Amino acid sequence: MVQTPTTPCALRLTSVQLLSKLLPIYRHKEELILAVKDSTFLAVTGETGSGKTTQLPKYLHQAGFCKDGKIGITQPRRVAAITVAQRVAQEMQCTLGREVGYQVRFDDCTSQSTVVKYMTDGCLLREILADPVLSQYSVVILDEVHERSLNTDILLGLLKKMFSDSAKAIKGRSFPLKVVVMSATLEADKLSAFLSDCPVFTIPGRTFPVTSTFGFAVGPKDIESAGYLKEVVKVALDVHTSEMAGDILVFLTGKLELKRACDLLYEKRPTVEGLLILPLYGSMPTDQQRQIFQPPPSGIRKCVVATNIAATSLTINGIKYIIDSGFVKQLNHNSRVGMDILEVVPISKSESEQRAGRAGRTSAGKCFRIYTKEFWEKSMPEYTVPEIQRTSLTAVILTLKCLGVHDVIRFPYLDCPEERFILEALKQLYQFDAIDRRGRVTQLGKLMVEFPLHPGLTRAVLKAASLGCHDLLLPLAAMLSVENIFIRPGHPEKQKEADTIHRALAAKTGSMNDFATLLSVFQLCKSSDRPSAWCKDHWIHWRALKSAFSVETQLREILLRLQQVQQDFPVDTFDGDKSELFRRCLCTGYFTNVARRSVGKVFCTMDGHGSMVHLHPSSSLFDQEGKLNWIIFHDVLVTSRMYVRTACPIRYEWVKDLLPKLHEVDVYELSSVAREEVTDEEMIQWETREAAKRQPEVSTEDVIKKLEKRNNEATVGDARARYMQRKQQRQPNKAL
DNA sequence: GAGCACTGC
Repeated sequence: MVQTPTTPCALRLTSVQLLSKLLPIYRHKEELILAVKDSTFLAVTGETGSGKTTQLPKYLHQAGFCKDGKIGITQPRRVAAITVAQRVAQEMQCTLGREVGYQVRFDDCTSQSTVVKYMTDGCLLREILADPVLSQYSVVILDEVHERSLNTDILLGLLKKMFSDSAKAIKGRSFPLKVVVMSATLEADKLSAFLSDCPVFTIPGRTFPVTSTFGFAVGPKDIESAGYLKEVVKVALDVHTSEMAGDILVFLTGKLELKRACDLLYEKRPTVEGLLILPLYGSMPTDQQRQIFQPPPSGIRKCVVATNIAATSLTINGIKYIIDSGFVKQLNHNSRVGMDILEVVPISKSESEQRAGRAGRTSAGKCFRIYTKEFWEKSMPEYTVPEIQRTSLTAVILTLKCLGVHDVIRFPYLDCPEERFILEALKQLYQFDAIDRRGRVTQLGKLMVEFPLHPGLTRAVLKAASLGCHDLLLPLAAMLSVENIFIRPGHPEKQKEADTIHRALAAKTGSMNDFATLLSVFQLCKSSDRPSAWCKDHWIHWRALKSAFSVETQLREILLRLQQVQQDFPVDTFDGDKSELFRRCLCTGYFTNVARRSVGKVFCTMDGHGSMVHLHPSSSLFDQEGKLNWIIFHDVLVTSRMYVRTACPIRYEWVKDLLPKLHEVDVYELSSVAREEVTDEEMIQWETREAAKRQPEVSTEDVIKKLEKRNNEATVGDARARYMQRKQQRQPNKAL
C-alpha cells in the first residue's frame, strides 16, 4: 500500500471512499461476499449506477479472496477497463499497477503484486490460450455480459465447460475458482439457467425515470424511408423551443447522415437561438471532441448528433433528451455470399431502452422516438442478435480448436450460431491449412492462433516469414488491421487535392497494387523526419498510422517469439522479382478472395458464389480494368454496386494450385469434423468419394466453370435494392 | 466515378 502523504490527497481519497458507501451495492456487501463463497457460479444484476463494477472486486479483495490468486474482471472495452481500474486504485488507496492494475492491448499496467486486475475480454481469452485452467485466478468476473460481445460469449462457454468436463480441467488447480457474471437485469435468468441454475443476486440501480414517446416518421411499411431525417431535425427543434433546460442527444446511423442532419439544423439556426450543434462519431479527430464533453455556456443548449458510439462507449453528462432514429449501421456476416456486409437495420427494443436510458443519468429525462408504435411492435426485435450469431467465426473457431474444443457445434454457447456459420469457418480454416481434414489443428494453425489478425492475413504473413520477406507483409498486415488511413475531405476542392496526392502515392510504387501502396505509405511515413507532418501533407490519418506502427511492432514480436520457440518453423524458397514475391504471399492468404474479369469492368468472384463485383473508384486499379484478368481483394463494400477495395492483379498460375481447395471440400462433409474428431472409417469413405470426384488433370476452363457457379446474389441484391430506394427517397430531385 | 457503424487481440 502506498502512503498518502499530503493532506489534499488524503482528503480526496477519503471523500471517494465515503462516496462509495453511498452506492446502492454497499448495503449488500456481506450478503454478496457470502454468495460468492457459497457457490461456484453467481449472476449479479444491477443497472447502471449500482456500483457493481467498482465495488464487488474491492469487497472480495477485503474478504480475502486474493489469498491464493488474483481477481480478474473483464470489460468489453479498453477505456472502461482503464478508467475503472484507476477509480478502484484510488478507492483502495494504492498506486495503479500495484495491487490494482489493468491490462489491455499495448498497455499492461500490472505487476507481481497485482491482485485485482481489470482487463478486456480479449486479453483474458489470450490468457486462457496460454493457461487453460486460469491457475493464477481465484475469481473471474465477467462484466457487461448483456452486451454479448463475441469474446465475452466465448469466455462464458469456456468457463462453463471448465466445470462440466467432469472436473478434468479443474483438477489442474490447487485452489477453487469462482465465476461471477454481471449483467443488466434483462438477461439474468437466462444466464442463471446457462450456469447450472446458479443464484441471481439483484442490486437496485440508481437512475432516474425516462418517459418515452413514439412519433410518426417511420412505420413498418416504410422501413427504409429516409424522410425520417427531416423528422429528427423537427423534433430536435421542438425540444429546443418547448422543453426545459437540458442537453439533447440524437442517435443516427453514420457520418454522412450526421453531417446532413447538422446542416439541416444549421439552416434553421437564424430562427432558433442558443442551440450548439455538435456531431460525434468514432473516427472523429480528438481535438474536435472537447466541446462535446464540456458543459455548454450558460443559456446555450447542447445538441449532440451521434452514431451508436454514444450508446455504450462514451458518456456525455447533462443529457436530458434523447431523439432516437430507431436504426443502426451494423456489420453482418452473410453466409450465402460468404461476405461481411455493412447495412442499416432497425435496432432492437432492448437497444432502444438502452438509448433512452442515456437521458436518465443525472435527472429524469425524456426520449422521443421518431418511429411509430406499430414499427416498435412489428419491425423491432426484442433483443439484439448477439455478435456470435452475425459475425464471421473463422478466428473464433480456430481459438476453440486450439483450446482442445473439437466439437465446435456442441460447445456450450449461450446462443448457438447457425451451423452453416460454423461450417463455413471450418471450411476457411481448412483452406488456410489451419486444420486438417479430420478437423485437427495443424502445426500451422497453432502458429496462426497467436496472431491478432484474420486467419487469411496471418496465413500470408507466415508464408512471407517462411520466404524471409516478412518485412513486406508485417507492415501491410498492420495497415489492413487499423481504420482507413486515407483522408477524403468533404469540400470538393480539398477532395480533389487529396485524391491527387493519394494517386501520386499509388503511382510511386510503380505498379497497380493497392496493397503495395499501403506498404509504401507505411515505409515512407516511418522513415520521414517528421511523420505527423508527412501525414498532414499527404492527407493521411496520423492517428491511424501511429496505431499501425504499434500493431506492426506487436506482430513482429509475436513472429520472432514463434521463430525462436518453434524448431521446425516452415522455410520455403522462391526466385522471382519482389513484386511477384509480395503478391504470391498475398495469394496464399487471399485466394478465397479471388475474382476474374468477365465482361467490361465486371469481375466474377471465384469462391464458388460467383458474385459480380466492381473495382471501387478509390482503387489504383480503377479504370485499368481492361488490362486486368485475375485479381485478389481485401474487402467488399455494398452500396450502389458491389465494390471490392484494396486489390491487386495476380496471375492465374499463382492461384491455380490453390483454387481446387475452394471446392474440394463439401461443407457438409465438414459437419462431422465440426462435431467431433472423425473416425478412420468415415475418413476412408470420405477419401474414396473425394478421389472419385477428382479429375486426373483439371483444365483452366474446368476450374473456372466450376467456380463461376451462379448466382447466389439474392441477399446482396436485396441490400442494393434497399439502398437505391433510400437514395431516391433522399434525393427526390435527382431521381427525376 | 466514390455512403466505413462499433468493439477487441
